[in-house]
Amino acid sequence: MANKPPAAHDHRRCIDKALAAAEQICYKNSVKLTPVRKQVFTIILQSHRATGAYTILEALAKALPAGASKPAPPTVYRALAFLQSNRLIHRLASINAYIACCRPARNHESYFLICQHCHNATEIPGENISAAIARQAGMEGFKVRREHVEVLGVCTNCTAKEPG
Amino acid sequence: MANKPPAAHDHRRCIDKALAAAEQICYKNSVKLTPVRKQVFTIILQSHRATGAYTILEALAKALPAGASKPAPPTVYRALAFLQSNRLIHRLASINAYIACCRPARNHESYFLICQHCHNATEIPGENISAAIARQAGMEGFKVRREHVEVLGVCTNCTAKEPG
DNA sequence: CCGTAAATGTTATGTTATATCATTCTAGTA
DNA sequence: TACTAGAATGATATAACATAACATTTACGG
Repeated sequence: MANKPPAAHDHRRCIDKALAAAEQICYKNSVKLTPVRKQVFTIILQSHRATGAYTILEALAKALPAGASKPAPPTVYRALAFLQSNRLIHRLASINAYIACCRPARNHESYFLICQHCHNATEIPGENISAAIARQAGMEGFKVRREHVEVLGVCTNCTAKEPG
Repeated sequence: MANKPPAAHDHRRCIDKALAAAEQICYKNSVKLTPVRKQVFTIILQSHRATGAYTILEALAKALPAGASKPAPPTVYRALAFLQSNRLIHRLASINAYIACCRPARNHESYFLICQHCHNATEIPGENISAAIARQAGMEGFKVRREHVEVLGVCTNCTAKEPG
């Protein structure tokens, strides 16, 4: 996928690393990273942008062996549900799209910077944000279970390219 | 609408106040709070829960004069777009629903606590959260434009009712 | 009253997601 | 090997959310 990663890096290695981590996590969780699930995860990993479910569906259709029947939406959504429940991906609700989690081993929430220009999404450390949320929630007597932070704006690459 | 507001209050007064504020804001912005827009806003104001577009559509159909033709989705979505652009409502992306803004006069972003049990959504002050976001975004060289914070959990009412 | 722009109505369709049931695959076990 | 129970996938249909495109009506300054 034509895509500018947030910083120059070996994306092949990035993918392999994520896949290896996924294998480990699934093993630990006693669940199976089946071919379909692995394929969907690989498709998501191709890009640092978030990917829509139907884009994944198309990519999956192309990736499948020539003779195979075309996959249907539930195939993708089931794989996505599996990957989410094992914390391998996040769903970005504001743009209805899915993206790989960059630190799947940690039990963390979802904090993203989404570039409105190039559509790259960067996962950021959430400790400080979470602390601020906890303070406000505490004042309301609210028990926090899941945090979704999606910040829209312009990334550093795009700012450099298009000043003003 | 059967609904527990976050704290006991006179909801009629709550609605009237919001409508009055909306009138003022529209006057200041030189835009018109037409009957359809006002009706949609009123429907949203009925509840402290977020309301789905098609639920609004149904309510709008009932609210219209007996002889009037049934409204179609674009009618609702146009009103929602108007209300959003004048900062009178927010869209909660994680649940595809719309809710009145509690401080429309301020130029603020969207910070919500959403109860997974009663579905009430509480808008919280975002200053601290925003500061934490700004710090992380700054480290990435990211220009922040819009912030969406949606925290899922259990509100104080529901915690009291269902301990454990 | 007329012309223009804004708002709304109307029809159709695009996009995202899930329910349901049939079939196939997998791993344990006799 | 063959059986079987549960997991995973295939397949069909439809639900839920949202917008494009164009026609019609309304508001209002001239």
